[in-house]
Amino acid sequence: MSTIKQVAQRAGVSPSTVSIVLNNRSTPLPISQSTRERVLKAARELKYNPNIFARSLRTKRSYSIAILAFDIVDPYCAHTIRGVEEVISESEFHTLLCDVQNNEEKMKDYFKLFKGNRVEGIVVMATTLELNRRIIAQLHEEHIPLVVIGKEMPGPIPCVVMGNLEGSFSAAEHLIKLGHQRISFILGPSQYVDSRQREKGGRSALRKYGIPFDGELVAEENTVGWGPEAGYQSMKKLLKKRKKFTAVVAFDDISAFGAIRAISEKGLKVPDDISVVGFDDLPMSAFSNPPLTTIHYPMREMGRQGASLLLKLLGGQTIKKRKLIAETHLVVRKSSGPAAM
Amino acid sequence: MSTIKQVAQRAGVSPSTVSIVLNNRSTPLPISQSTRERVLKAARELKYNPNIFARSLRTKRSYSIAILAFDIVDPYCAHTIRGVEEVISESEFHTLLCDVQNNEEKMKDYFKLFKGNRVEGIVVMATTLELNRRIIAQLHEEHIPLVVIGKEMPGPIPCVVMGNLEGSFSAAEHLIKLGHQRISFILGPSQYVDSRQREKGGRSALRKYGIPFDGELVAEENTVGWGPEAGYQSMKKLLKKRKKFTAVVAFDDISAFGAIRAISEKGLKVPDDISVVGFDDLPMSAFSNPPLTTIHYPMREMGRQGASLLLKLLGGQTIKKRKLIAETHLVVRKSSGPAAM
DNA sequence: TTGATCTATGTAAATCGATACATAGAAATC
DNA sequence: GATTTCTATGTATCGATTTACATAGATCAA
Repeated sequence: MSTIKQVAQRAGVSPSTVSIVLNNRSTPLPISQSTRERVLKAARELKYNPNIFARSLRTKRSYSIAILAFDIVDPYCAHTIRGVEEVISESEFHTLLCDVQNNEEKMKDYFKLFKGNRVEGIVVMATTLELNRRIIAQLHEEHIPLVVIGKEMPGPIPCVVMGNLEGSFSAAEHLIKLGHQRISFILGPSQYVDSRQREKGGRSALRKYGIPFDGELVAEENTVGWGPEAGYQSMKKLLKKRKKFTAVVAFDDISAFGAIRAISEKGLKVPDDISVVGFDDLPMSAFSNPPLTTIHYPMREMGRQGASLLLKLLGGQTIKKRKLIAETHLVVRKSSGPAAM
Repeated sequence: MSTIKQVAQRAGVSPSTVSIVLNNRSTPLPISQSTRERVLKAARELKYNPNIFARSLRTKRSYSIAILAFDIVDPYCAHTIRGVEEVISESEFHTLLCDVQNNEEKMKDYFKLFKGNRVEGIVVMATTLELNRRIIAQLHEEHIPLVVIGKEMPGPIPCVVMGNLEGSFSAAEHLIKLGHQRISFILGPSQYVDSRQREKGGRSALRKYGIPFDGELVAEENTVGWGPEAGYQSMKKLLKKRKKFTAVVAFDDISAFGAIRAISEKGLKVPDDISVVGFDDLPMSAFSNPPLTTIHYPMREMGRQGASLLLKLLGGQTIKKRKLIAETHLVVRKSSGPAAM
């Protein structure tokens, strides 16, 4: 590795000059074109790369942005990270990926890192953990620039969320347009905003098309919690009621899979007897049996928007909108079809 | 942020002393117990954390290990990373997660980073990319300590691979023990070592139980490449032959899903008519319809072993075995059952 | 012509914070 | 008083950046 001194020597100038040229600084001191070129040539020849430790020590900048991911094994998380990295890598910053692994200890370790000025900003992927909320509040109080992805934040904390309302609206609308009139709903845990918003979106689609909302067709008790098992149990209950319906809007893809299993066990077919629409568009949903019609969760896009927002904040730009909403879209596959007569 | 000077002042000693105490150095210079305690107390009170930039500048160490991941969105990759991080985080090093995104440009960027002494070692997750091979060779030539995970490496390059042979052996054995005698195989692309090893493992299980190998029951042309489509087409061909079989060993879970789809379309049932065993144990395989019996790919364990190996290398320990083999295990779910009569 | 004043272009030296090496001073021992 | 033995410190250093100053030549008023 060559140093700035070596470059200076080779170019026949002082280290100061090299620094000025390579950083394109010019504010109070003009450097002649010929000197500039000599320096650049020398740097090229020596394959000079500044020592980041020395630079950061002096400038008190780290040129890095942390991505606080709750669990990189989670596909939501991974895709969001992808989006964030795409944007950051085009800037002068680089990313420091911090995988919290849904683990309080790890979170605290990273917290120290953040307070130690080792990063200039943070993109936080929201979780439902209470811890998460506290940490975000603390970081914000310490005036560390941050953007939260995936959760509506109180006050002035910038965030990027997803259009649950529009998403579930178009899920229900899709079924209605296929001729379904009796549509059941499997709701998620009611303590989550997402659940409530998705329910609202579905209802408003029914309203728009003049279809009465039938409480009998809603499975909302989430006694079994969240996951495929919840979808399975919910669908079993719905089927037991012997109240006819030809389609179901599931809270998410995972619960949709559970529901499909319950439907199959009952000897019914998807989509011939019952159409199923999920929400999230997990990678596996394209390969499930049958491939799942679902609402695409724009994770990557949210990552991108979050990163851009943070870069603007770091750049000192004034932000008009501190809450961004990323758009979803419907992905039609094989689990939905025309309503049976 | 407080500096070493402030700590020194508060403790009434020199910065040198503080450095010595906090780093637990003692080689040529004993520090009295009382001084030691005063320093530690002062550091605690000031919440002192060494400036890593200053430290690294001076020591010429980065205390970081890169994880070169070809694609964090890929579950293999994500789980392996998890394993690596678990081990590294217990050491004095921290990880720098480099997501290559299967992209040559990114790879080159990171390559620069590595040559710039910014990391002390690398855990490389192998891909099938030719680029990958070149990069690894170059890094090794530059004497950057590295360990490759997921691919047998030539020469002295340390690596961790998975037991394909034992895995596919136990997949076939599982079926045989369920009473299956006519077992078909869907092979992966023959240019991959994994494919060939898995084939070999399956054959040796047949041999052990005295079951003749029937070439008619093997789908090996991979004209449709890799993925669920390949599994689907392969199974269609096998079924067309009208040669009876009651079970199939798929190259991996993805091809197993394709095979299951072909079986369903034919009006047959899994596992009643045909048992299916996959390989990899993808996260989705537990939720597929039916849940898939498969061989668990020990990604996390491989990550752990790789990281430990690298740490040993960095610690200057002499390594006896430079090739580690991580063990697989059978996961029995619903896609396999007793052979139909 | 002269020396004063600008311009344009560079550079010397201090600095960031921690560590490494050689050395210093005090107490204890003989 | 000389010599060990303990214990701690002074100072240079890592490599880049920054600030205040330096120099050479041009310009210009007297």
